[in-house]
Amino acid sequence: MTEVAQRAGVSTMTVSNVLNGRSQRVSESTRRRVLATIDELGYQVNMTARNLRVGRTGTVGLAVPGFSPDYYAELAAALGDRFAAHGLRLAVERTGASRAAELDALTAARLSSYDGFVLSVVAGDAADLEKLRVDTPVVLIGERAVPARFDHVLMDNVGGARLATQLLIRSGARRIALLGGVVGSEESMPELRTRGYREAHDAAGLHVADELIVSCEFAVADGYAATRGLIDLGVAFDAVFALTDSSAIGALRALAETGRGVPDDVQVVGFDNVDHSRFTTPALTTVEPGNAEMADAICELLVERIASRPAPVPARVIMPQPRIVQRESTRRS
Amino acid sequence: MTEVAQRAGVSTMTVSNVLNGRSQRVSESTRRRVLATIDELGYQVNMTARNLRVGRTGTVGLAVPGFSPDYYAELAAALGDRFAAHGLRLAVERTGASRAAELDALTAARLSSYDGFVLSVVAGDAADLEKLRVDTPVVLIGERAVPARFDHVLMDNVGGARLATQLLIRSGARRIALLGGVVGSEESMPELRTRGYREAHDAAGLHVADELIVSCEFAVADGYAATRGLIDLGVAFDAVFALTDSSAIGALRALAETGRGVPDDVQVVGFDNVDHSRFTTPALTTVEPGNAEMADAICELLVERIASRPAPVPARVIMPQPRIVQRESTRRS
DNA sequence: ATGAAAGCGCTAACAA
DNA sequence: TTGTTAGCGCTTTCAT
Repeated sequence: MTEVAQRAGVSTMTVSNVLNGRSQRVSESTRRRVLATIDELGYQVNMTARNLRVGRTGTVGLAVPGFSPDYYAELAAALGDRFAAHGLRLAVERTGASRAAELDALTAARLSSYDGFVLSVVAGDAADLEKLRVDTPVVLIGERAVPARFDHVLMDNVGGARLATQLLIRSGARRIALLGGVVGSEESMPELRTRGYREAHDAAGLHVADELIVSCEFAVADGYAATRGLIDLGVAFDAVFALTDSSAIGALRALAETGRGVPDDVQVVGFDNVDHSRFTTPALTTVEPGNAEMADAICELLVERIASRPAPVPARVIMPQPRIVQRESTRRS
Repeated sequence: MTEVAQRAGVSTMTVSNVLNGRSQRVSESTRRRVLATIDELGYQVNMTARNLRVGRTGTVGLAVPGFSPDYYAELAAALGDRFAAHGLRLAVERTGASRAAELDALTAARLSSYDGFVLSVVAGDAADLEKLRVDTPVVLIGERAVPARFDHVLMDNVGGARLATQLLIRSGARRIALLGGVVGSEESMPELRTRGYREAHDAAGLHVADELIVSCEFAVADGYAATRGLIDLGVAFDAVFALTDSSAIGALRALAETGRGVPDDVQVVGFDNVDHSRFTTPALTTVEPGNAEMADAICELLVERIASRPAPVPARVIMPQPRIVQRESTRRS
C-alpha cells in the first residue's frame, strides 16, 4: 500500500480511503489516479492486516463432524446460502466427531479468523464447553446439554423418534429394529432418539426386545452392516427404524440383497429427511426435523449476535417441530 | 499478551517464547510462572496478529461448487484427512459453480487467510485465471484448460467415459442414453465425458442417436428427472451412462419406478465411484477415476509448494488412470 | 480534501 | 536466560 501511495504521490491514508469507498474524503481526480496506480501495480489489500486492525473478517465458521452422513453436507450447504445472503462467507471445518477437535474448534485462536462460529456438538459435553472463554459469537447445534450462555439450535429428537415409531406401530409393526440405538441417559442424539422409540412402545403397551436395539454408526455403510448383522444372527423383525436416513439407506440395501420386500416384509423409517431419501427404491419414509427452520434460526441468531456485539443478548434455544414424511418404505395404515 | 507479561513480571518476548515452546530460551521457573499467569488470565494468542507477523496461518482452503454431487463432499473429506496429517487444517468454501465465485476464491484478499489453496474449477476458464496474480500456492482441480503455471490435478474424463461406454457396448447395449451429455468442444467435464462416449461408439462402429444425449445436471434429483423425461418422451434405450454416480442413482430410481429392470432391461453405469454407489439396489457399476491418487497428489503438491515457497518449482499436471468397478447394474459379458 | 502520527498484537533480530 | 527495538500492513484520530 505504501508503494501505491508513493507512486501515486499521496499518503497511504488516501489510498485507504479510496479502497474503502470513502468518496467524500477524496477528490475525484486523486481517486482516479490512485485507482490507476493500484491497477498498474496489481495491488491487493492484505486482509490479515486489515482484520488485525478492524477486528472483522467477513467469514463465519462451521464445524461439523464430517460430510457423512449426508445430513451435515446439506446443513453446510443450507447455511452457506443463508450466510451469503447476509454478505458473510462460510468456511466449513470437520471435527471428525472427536471431542478434542470440537473444543479445539472453539479455541479463541481459531475463532479469531471468524466473525462468528457455528459448532455442531456431538462429542463434547457441557463441562468442556463451560470452561471456554469465547469472545466470538457462537451458536451451538446438536442435542447435547450445553451451557446456558450459548445460543442453541436443536431438533426434537425424542419427539421425532416417537413419531416414527408410532407410525410403524400403527401400520402393524411389532418387532422394530432400532439401528443405532443405545442404552444410556446422556443427552446424546442416539440416546434421545432411543428414548422416543421406547416412549412410543410404552404408550402402545408394547414390549421392547433388547436384541432389536443394535449399535450402528450413521453412514450408509454402517446401516448396511448393522442390518446384515441382524439378519445373519437370525433375529426376526418386521420394521427398521434407523437413526439417520443414511443408515436407513444402507438398511434398504441389506434388505433387498437378502430378498426381503419393503414395505411388505419389513417397513423402514429414517430420520433427517435428507435429499437422497426421495430417490431410493422404495422411497424412504422419514422424519423431517425442521431442517429449513433450523438453518434459518442458526443464521439469524448468529447474524444478530455479530451485529449486536458485545451487547449481551440473552441466549436463546430453538427447537422446531418435527413431522413425518411418508413415502414408500412404510405401509399406509 | 502485554498484560500477561506485566503480571508475570517479564517481557512480552518471554511470554511469546513460552507460548511457542522455545524452551531453550526460557528457564523452567519463568516458564512455569508465565504459564500460571496465562492460565489465570485465560489468555489466548491473537492469531490474526501472529499471522500478520509470520505470514502463515496453518490452514489451507478448498473451494468446490458445493457438497452435491457427493463427489465433492467425499473429496473434501479425503483432503481434510490428508492435510491434517501434515498439521494443516482445511476450510471448505462453496462456489456454487459460479464463475465469479471461483475467481473470487482466488482473490489475494481471500487467499491471505490461507497458506495454500485448492480450487475446483468448473466454470472459470483459462483466460480468467491467467489474469490473476497469486502469491499463495494454489493447486487447481477439474478438467478445464488451465494456465500452465498452476499445478493441476485432473481425472481422465475421456478415458473413463470410453471405458464405461465400451463395457456397456460389450455387454450388448446398443442404445445408450447419456445423462448430462453435451455437444461442444470446450474442455469441460461434460464435454470430455461425452467425447469418451462417442469415441467408444466410433471404435465399435456404432452410430450415436442424438435423442439419447440428454442434458442433465449432476445431482440425484437431476438424474431422476432426466431419465423420467426420456421415458415420458417414449425414447427407447437399453442402457444409461450417467455422467456422475449421483445422477445415476437418480436414474435407478426412475427406472425402478417405471418398472424397468436393471440390468436386464436397462444397464446403468455411473462415474466417480462415490461411497454411496455400493449400496444402491442394484449396486452401481461405475468408473473409479482414481480418487485416492488424486487426493494424495493434491495434498502432496500443495504441501510441497507451501514448503518451498517461493522457490519456483515448475508446475505439474497429474492425471491418474481410471478403471471400471463392475457391480450389479450391468450384465457380466 | 489530504496527511502525520499512533498503534492493533505479535515475533525476528539483536543486545545485554 | 531475558529484554529492547522495530515493524508486519492497515485504519483511526486528529491536524492541516
